[in-house]
Parts: sequence; structure tokens; C-alpha cells
Amino acid sequence: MRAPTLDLTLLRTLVAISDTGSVTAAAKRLAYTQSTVSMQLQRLEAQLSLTLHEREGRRIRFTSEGERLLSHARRLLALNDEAWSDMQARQITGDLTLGIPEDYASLLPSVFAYFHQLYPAVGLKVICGTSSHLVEQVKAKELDLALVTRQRNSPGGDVIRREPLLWAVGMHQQPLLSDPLPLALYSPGADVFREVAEQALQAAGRSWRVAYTSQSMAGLAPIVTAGLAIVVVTRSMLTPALRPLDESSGLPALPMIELALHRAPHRPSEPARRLGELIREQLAAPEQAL
Amino acid sequence: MRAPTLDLTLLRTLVAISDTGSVTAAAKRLAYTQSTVSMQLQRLEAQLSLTLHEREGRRIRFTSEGERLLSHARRLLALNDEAWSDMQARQITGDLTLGIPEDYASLLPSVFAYFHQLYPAVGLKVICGTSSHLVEQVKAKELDLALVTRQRNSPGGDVIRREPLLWAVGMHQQPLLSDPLPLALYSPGADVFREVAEQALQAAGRSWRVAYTSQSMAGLAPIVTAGLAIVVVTRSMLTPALRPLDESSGLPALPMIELALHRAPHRPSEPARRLGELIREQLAAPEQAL
DNA sequence: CAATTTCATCACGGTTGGTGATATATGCGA
DNA sequence: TCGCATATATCACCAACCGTGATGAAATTG
Repeated sequence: MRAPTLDLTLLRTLVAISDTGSVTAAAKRLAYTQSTVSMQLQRLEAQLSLTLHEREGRRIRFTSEGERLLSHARRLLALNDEAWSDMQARQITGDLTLGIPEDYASLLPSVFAYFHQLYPAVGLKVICGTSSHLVEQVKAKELDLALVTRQRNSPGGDVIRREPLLWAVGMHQQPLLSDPLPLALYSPGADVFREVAEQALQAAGRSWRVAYTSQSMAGLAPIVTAGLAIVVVTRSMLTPALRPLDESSGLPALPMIELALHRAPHRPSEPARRLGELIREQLAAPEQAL
Repeated sequence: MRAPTLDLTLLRTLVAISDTGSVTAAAKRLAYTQSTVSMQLQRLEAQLSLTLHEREGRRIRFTSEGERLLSHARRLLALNDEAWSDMQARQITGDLTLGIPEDYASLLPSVFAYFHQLYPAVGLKVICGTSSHLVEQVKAKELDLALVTRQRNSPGGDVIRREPLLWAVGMHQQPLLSDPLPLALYSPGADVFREVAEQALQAAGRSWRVAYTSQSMAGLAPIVTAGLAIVVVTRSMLTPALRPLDESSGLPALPMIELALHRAPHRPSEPARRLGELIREQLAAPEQAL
């Protein structure tokens, strides 16, 4: 010996021994032989000229030096794994097209930025469209992935998160509860929010009229903030200019909707897998509670 | 290979290549053959299946992946070296006696705590005494190390830091500048502060009387804060109860003193070396400026 | 263009490190 | 208390690995 350089392989088996509590179990986890692990532990002790472990009967016990080295080992391995997967990530190349509903365009830029940082060699293209259209495009393999909104428990795709739908009006406006109810909706057909809203109103026996339509929330916003119509949004789409209405408004409660990820019907490309994973991670949870 | 485990040895040569800018220079630094370093670089690239470097003529240039790996490598190696030296430090055992002037006892506990954390197996004993006595004890090998104060450029020992000496009175007292000047000093003889003060006063033609003496600053403190005498201290010994006097007080300027470390006259034990280094590191600098 | 320096590549050889086998020790149940 | 099962340590073997020195190619210097 020996450059003062630790052998990460040995540290990894040290950690495995500690995690599993036994040499043979560690060997199984690491796909080594029991004898190998036993010798590796000895080698580590020899290299450091330290006693890292003792035996109490059959059970293994780490000395204080052993525990100390373990904590160093965990940190080193964490850093190693991070470095390794970062370097591997940089090799992933390819092109990738993702479809999203226009209204979620504001929610995703940070995810795209992060994705680009992790996978700089992947060319990512994003296309906006209505959910039903996006689903068609995925089926036709025109898109690798599509994030779509849908009613609860619809088939197809994996649920990323569930969100409550809300009625909303302009921040400083009184709710316009005339009959029929003036709604601001997306373009006719193919919009989930619209379907949901109409079903809810119909079930409640309310009449309504479509006061305004547009391709996106951005188009509806001025109408709504001016107090000319009510709109349906998810909680994450609320802006300071919008005020949500609760039950006291007398409007029927709206169900939850789902945000789901559809994948093209062949084995997904590696970039697609990664982006899908990242979207799930980044978008999961916040309002998963019922 | 291959577990997703990086080989720190290879990373070390990668860093060496980057630092030196050439394969042969890196080989020299690492005490390898040029061919070895060349192959190590290739091996690293093969393991990651990445191109880390390119050549522009004779000069080496790292690709962006290479640069990225370099930054990971530096962090990993730093952690490795830290872990390694920590583990080695835990093996250092032995006993060790350090002498310090009483007045610096307050300055050092944090150093001792740190030392114990780094070298838990070393038994450290600390002895207080006057500087001249401590020097004797070091010569007699009764102490392994001694931290002493002395006049500038005195021989023996290594200078750790230089500090200005100051005249000081109780915080709320007017300077007592009667003639002869009432001084609070350490026990007669063998005290550097006393020597320095008397030399300065003599050179300035001032008369003085020793109003109080004690073994330590702690003993003098009540006298001084009560305004009954003036005392000589270093800047680091100033407490909230003491007020330093500047030139406007009419007292002669005091020279700097040195804090020096004496080592027993045989080859120092490893614990002694380590403590010496630590003291130098921890105590160096703050008022090194003239 | 010769001299020098740096680098990549090769065959070789020593060491290392994993394997399977085996002996020893430990814990558990009859 | 005596086995049986399982965990561990140690050994010999052998294959792969890794560092070395030698060699030739490429590039820089004068």
C-alpha cells in the first residue's frame, strides 16, 4: 500500500454488510460469493490497518472505527452514484415530442429546464393541443408522450395527479349567478372541463349558456376578470386575478379530474422514459389528498 | 467491471492530467509510467463509454463530458481524502503534554476540543506555567510542547503569531497616570509582559511602582477594573471589563510580542506533531498584520 | 530537416481478486 | 445434550487485470 485512495467497491460491500447485518446476505445482494465478501472485509481492514468489526457469537458488530468509516462510505457512495448517473445521463440522446394541454404550459417550464440540465443531448419538442387530440396523436405515434386531463377513472395512460375543479370569477367581481349561467369555455367539443361542467350543471338542473369560448385559458381570462362569465379551472391554474367560488355560491360541486400521461404504443425510447419519470416525480403529490 | 462504481484511482489521474495539462507530467506526479497514465485515461473512457478528451495537436482538451467528470472527480477525491485522513487520525494514539501560559488558557479550549475530535485516542494533558519555566520543562523533556510568549525575534521555537501589547485600565476608570505609575504585574521575574513594560517605561524615562502582582491575569483583573492599577495585555486578552489605552494617554508604545511553540528536543511523537500543526493552523494569522 | 518531446499501442509478467471447496464455529430444535 | 442447519473463515486455483518497458508515429522546436 498504497495511495491514500479508498476502494469504493470495498466500501460498497461494507455498507451492504451493515445494511443486511450479515456477510452472506451482503454477498447475495451484491451477487458475490460469501467468501469474496468475507475477504473484501478483511482487505479493507488491512488497507486501513484498522479493526472495523468484531463478532459477538454469530452476529457482527462494527467497532467505532467501523461505524465511522460507514458514514464516510455512505457519503462517498452517494456522491459516486450521483456522478455516475449524471455521466450516464449525458449520453442519452435522441429526439422527443411531448404534447400538453395549453393550460398546463405554465406549469411545466421548470420541468423542461431541469430535464435539459439532466439530459442536454436530448432534443425536446413540446406541442400544445386539446387532450382528446393529443391522445389521438399519441396513438398515431406522432407524439412520444402526452400529458392530458380527463375525468376520473377514464382508461388509458397513467395517472400523474388528481386535482379538484373549481368555479371561478374575476377577483373583484360578484358571482354572476343569473339564469342561464354565463360560462366561459374552451372551444366546443373535446374539452374535459367543459364536459364536466355541463354534466354537473345538468345534474343540478341548472341552465347555462356559453357566453365565450377560446382555445385556452389565456383567451378566456379577460372575459372572466371583467365579470362577464364564470369559468372552470383547476386549483393549480388559479391566478391572483381569479377568485374561486365555494359551495355557498349555490353552484354544483365539481368532481376531481385527473392528469394522466399517455405513452406511444411501442416500447418507449430512453429519453421518453426519462421524461416520463421526471414528470411523474415533479408533478406528483401536491394535491393528491382527497 | 462493472458495478456503477467509479475507480477513484482513475479519477485521480484524470485530475492530475487536467492539473498538469499533459499525460507525461501527470505520470511524473503520480509516479506512474507515461504508458500507464495513457491507458488509464482510455480505461476511464471505456468504463463510462464516453469521450472525455480530444487532442489539438499535442495539447489535450477535455470535452464537456470530461470537464463535468472532472468536477465530480474533484469532489469525490476531496471526500475520499478527508475520509482517509480521518480514519488514519483515529489510529494515532499516545500521550502528550502541552504547556501553556495561564493567560492563554481561555484561548485554547476550542483547539483542544477539535484536537480530541480528530484524535480521540490521544491522551492530552495541559499544564500552565510561566513562559520561562515552560521552556525549561520542554528542554528537560517534561513537556512535549509548550506555547510561550516572548519578545520579538528571541531565539528558539517557532513563531505562531505576533500580537501587539497594550496598556489597559478598567472599562469605567480614568487612566491613573500618576507618577510613579501603579502597575499590576505578574509574579516577579520570568514574565515577558513585565520585562517589556519595564523596558518601555525605562526608555521613556517614566518611573513606576509594582502595585500588585499575581500569578495570572485572573488575579489582577479585580485590581485593574477597580482602577487601582494599569496592566499590560495582548489584544486577544482584552475583556469587556478592560479598556485599552492609545498613544494619547502619554504612555510609551509597547512592542509586539510573539507567541512561539517549543518542541521537545528529540524527534516529536506523532501526536505532538499533529497538535503542533493544529495549534499553528488555528492560532495563526488573526493579528499577523503589523 | 534533424533533434527532441509527447503520445498511443503492444507483448509480457506479476499481482490481484473472485471462485469453489472445506473446515470451524454458532445457534436452534429434538 | 446431541445433532442439524447455517454462517463464517481460510485455502488453492486460476483468470483477468494492470503496470511496465519498448517501439513507432506525430508534433513541436531550433
